[in-house]
Amino acid sequence: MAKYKLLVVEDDPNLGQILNEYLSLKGYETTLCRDGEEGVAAFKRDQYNLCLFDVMLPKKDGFSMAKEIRKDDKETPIIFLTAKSMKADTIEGFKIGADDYITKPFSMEELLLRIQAILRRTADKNPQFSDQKVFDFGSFHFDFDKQLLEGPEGETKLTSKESELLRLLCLHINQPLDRSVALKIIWRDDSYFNARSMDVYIAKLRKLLKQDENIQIITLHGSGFKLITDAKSSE
Amino acid sequence: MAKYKLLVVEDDPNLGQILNEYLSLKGYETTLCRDGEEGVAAFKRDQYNLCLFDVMLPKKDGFSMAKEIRKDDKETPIIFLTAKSMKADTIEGFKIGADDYITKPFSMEELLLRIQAILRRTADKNPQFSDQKVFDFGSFHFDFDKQLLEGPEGETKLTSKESELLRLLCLHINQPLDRSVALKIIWRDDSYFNARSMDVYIAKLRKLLKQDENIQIITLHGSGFKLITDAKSSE
DNA sequence: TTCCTGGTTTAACAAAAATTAACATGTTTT
DNA sequence: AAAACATGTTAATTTTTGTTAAACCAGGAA
Repeated sequence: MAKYKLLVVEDDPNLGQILNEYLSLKGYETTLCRDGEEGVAAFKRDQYNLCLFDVMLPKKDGFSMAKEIRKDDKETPIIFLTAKSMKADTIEGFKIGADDYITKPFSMEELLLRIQAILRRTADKNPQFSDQKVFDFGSFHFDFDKQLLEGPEGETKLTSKESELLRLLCLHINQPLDRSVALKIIWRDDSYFNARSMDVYIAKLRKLLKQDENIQIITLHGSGFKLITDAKSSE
Repeated sequence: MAKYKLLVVEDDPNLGQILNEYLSLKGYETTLCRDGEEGVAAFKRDQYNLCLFDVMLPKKDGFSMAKEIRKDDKETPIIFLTAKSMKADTIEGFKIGADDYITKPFSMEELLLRIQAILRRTADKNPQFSDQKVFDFGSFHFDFDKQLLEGPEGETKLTSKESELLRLLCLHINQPLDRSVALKIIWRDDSYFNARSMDVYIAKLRKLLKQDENIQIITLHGSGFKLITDAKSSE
């Protein structure tokens, strides 16, 4: 699963450093810029999932950055950080199209939770969290929406759970798919019984995929599964 | 365009009154409940676009309400209001799946802006807000107001329930339509018998839609249905 | 009023899907 | 190698959905 990319613009080297480390630790890919111009340039150059802007910045303040970005991007969430108390500023920020507004000092944990709250809502709009619906692998053709798997031996109607699991495997093709990731996405809860249920579905899919001996679901003991496309040649 | 519906749960009669008036004035349709149990009951009965919960409430506090609601609804945004300062509580709230957290005293304008910031992101997930009345899909033409479905084999007069359900499916075309969403909107109440009734209507619609084999209502077991159109051209 | 009538809900049973159980097999740890 | 644990596999059980028909219910006609 791809990482979320965050653009952090903060001129205080201390805070910048801390933000960077903390967010990386929490599994985000962060880019840190020191002033507003750098920030805007970085945003235009790369694809980010969320912006974290200090309001007071050298060269170009956070609001100006947001205005510039919002000209051609109304989507990417922006969170402002500020030392100022509230009111006028806060309101100004929201009007520009901010998604949240955090006053210093704040706890890292709160920041993280606010970031997560926002990303949760935008997740499926991000291309790397693909919404691909049709997959071709080996001699199979899989249509997620129609819940239909076509293989050498004909069509098979899949159930919802079979489809969801196969889709996740396809999205990670030749890459590991983590058990708990799959469980959280499909079953919404990583628990013992759901895990066993998933194992049952893996068995079902394996049976279906036998039609093409080059395709296989291999077990990554203790961590998950991997759908591989070149089962034969690997020996 | 339909109005956004907000569920406000606040026991302080004064603040409740003010919130209600202010938000109505700003174009929202609000339901005000005085305690947690009322609130949960209201949420289960009707479809809301956003919840505004005081944390400290009689009978059932805001967090418990959120937990209960999140069991089967991960979508509807929840904002907590609280007098307490921060930290432990805030974090607890976000973990439950809150979208924002506002400490009293707050300005009405800030509250409004935070509500707007969240609704902006969820707006397009609420297709039921569309007032579209005429739909073309596959070889069908469906007029909701006239309750008329035209297909390859001619016109069919629909009943009002058939029309409402087909409209919801059309609004979510190629996307999942949640059972409980449909039930709350059409039947105003997600209960066992209404659910069975809905299943009967799904069967009726399926029979009608057989005229075009490229159109299908897929079952999303345990969650809902999906009206799909065959995008065969993509191959 | 009573009798139709069309729409909707409820009932009853069938079928499908998902979960749980039970036991087999494999993997890691000690 | 034994113990502890994770996964494979099949079958039993439970839950959800499909389908048809009968019951119900309101509104209009006789």
